[in-house]
Amino acid sequence: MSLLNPKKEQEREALCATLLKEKGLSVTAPRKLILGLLLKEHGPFSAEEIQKKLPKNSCDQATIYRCLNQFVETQLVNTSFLEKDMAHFEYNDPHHHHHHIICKICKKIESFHECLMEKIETNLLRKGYKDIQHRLEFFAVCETCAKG
Amino acid sequence: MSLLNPKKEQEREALCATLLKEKGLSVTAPRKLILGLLLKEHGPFSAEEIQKKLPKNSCDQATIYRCLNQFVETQLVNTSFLEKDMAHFEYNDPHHHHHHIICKICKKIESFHECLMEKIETNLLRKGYKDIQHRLEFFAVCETCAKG
DNA sequence: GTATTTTTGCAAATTACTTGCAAAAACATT
DNA sequence: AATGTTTTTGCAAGTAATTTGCAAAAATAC
Repeated sequence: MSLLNPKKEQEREALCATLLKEKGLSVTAPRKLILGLLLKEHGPFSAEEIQKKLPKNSCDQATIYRCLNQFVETQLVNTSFLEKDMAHFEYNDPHHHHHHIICKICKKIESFHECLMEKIETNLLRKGYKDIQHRLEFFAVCETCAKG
Repeated sequence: MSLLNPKKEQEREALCATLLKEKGLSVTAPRKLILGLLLKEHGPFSAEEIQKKLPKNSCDQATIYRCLNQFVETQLVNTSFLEKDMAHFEYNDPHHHHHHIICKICKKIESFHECLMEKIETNLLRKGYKDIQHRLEFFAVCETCAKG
């Protein structure tokens, strides 16, 4: 069931419901809308961008944040802090592991699939990027907490 | 004034001044204190932690943020968003490139020097970490902005 | 269909971080 | 070393993303 981008609205709706249930989340209108959007468009998007993309007044912003946090906790969605005071969110498709590059000036975000840093940097240089920096961070449960 | 290592203390002060001048920043008391701390202790630290570590009332928090931002702009310091609503700062020692792992529960932060992801993950698993995720992000100036 | 649990919307609160401004410190020049 | 200019600082108030308390509404369980 690895439909990255089901073409039909209906398929996406069904996938949303399945994914939510798999994670033990009840299937509500806002959750379907938000997750549906993230399945349909690639992002990463800020909470504000997500709200603007949804039908007007279909979701309160508090609801959007609550849903996104649940999606992150259940690993349906990944967060990144490409801009320093705003999180971005993106559907976590395990078959399309990738990373981002953001322009320090115009903030344009692009994705790439390479995963060895020297190769990545070489490719980015070839594409014309200058002044490249990267940040790699791991998140896990430490041994102490895993036992407790 | 460290009683333990006056020689090193002096060296650090001199290094601070040199680093600041190299980056075109004037040498002020707050900048010496903050950069000095980051040279002495490894971090990464939040702005609040930095303030607490400095002599009481030696720096306003606005000054701390302003200095840290200048240090980041001049690449004297690196930022990370290990916790979602708070930046952490660390001296950017080009000879000690490394990354971090934060426990999802207790928030303890550790550093490591490996830089190939499979190797890193294997090592972390060996150390007892579970449920490992990572985030790798690049920051650069894109071709368009480099021309403009 | 009804009861119970969960989620939502709204408005207010929180908090990391930023900013305007006057005083103080740093720097350049003599 | 004193002077004038520029930069930086401290303070207090402001900003903006995100969170939270609570009552009403929707989802799930029975």
